[in-house]
Amino acid sequence: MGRAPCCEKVGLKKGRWTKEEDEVLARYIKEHGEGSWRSLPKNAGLLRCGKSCRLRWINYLRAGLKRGNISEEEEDMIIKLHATLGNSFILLSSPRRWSLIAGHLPGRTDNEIKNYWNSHLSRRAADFRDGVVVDIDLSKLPGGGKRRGGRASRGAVVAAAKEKKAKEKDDRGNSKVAEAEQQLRDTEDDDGGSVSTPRPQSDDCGTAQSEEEQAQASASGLTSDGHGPEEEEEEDPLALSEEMVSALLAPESPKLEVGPDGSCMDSYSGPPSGESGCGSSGPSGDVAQDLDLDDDKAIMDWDLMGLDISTAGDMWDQLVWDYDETLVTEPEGGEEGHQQQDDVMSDLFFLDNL
DNA sequence: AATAAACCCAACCGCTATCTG
DNA sequence: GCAGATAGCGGTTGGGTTTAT
Repeated sequence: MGRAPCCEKVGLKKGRWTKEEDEVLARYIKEHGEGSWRSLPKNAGLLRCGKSCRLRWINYLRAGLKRGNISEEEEDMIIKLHATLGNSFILLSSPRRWSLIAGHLPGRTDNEIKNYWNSHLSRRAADFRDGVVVDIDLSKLPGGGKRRGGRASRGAVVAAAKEKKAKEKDDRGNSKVAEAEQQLRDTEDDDGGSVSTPRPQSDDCGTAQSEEEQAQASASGLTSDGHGPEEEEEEDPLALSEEMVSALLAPESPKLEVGPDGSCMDSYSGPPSGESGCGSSGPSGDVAQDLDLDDDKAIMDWDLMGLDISTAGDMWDQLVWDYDETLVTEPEGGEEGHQQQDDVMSDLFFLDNL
């Protein structure tokens, strides 16, 4: 039996909010304050779901919101925070922490950042994960490689200039994503690969960083229940990720270096990574290669959590092989063997889909 | 001018956590 | 302890906008 809907949806208006509705909502909240979202639409005379009212208020009508034009600094912050908070470190709780990222960007909402990431930054991140961005001269493709539609340019004359600018921005974004991911790995490295026992920040950068962070947190005023940051710190599991954020935002964070041949030269891994360079393996491939399964369980646990499955074929092959060996030792043709094989395949499917 | 396609974003949806009686 | 209400969150989608053909 499902829970009753938050509001009676029959007869309620959906879709875009009109100016009149915004005014009614804003006026009502100004007079009565936030809260009681369930009864708010009825009391305010709005044919909207309370949830919808809340979302509209939080994302658009609330005071102090910036609209549009994400600055370079904000974009930089989003990329770095996404690389940290979006990492599978918090895989089991939530794949991304938009609200947490938004908390570091005063005046920005989680929805806005989420949209910005999905429309602007995710492709760059995907490009980086898939490998080095390849410049293709579309004009040399069959059919001239002409692109239909889209918001790429406003005219043939402006196109070139914009393309150049866009490329610069893309490069910046790609390098930022690369930097962020690299910094994340270095952060993991610094922590001995275990997030459960994060090393305390050094006084130099830790103190300054935490001050900045506190300032940002207080400026954003985004706490889930109105408690101060100190209060939350004790029990909030995300405090760990906040520490990682601090480490990430430290000015002296190491950069990803690209060798003259285009190969990756990670500051911690030394030589260029693999025969295929960074193109085919991406950031996580190195992690997989550096796994020391016997010596350091903590590192393995962490790296497994952060592992890009698609780039760790060797390790998974090994895992499958081990499973197969186990199966072979079972009584041949037995029902139990089949059952176990099913279980194993189920496990592998589950792991592969993590 | 009409059309197609990519882009963008506001809003919806479903789920979980927390609060409250 | 339980159930319903509420708040919060992230993923997804519908439709408007923009641009090329």
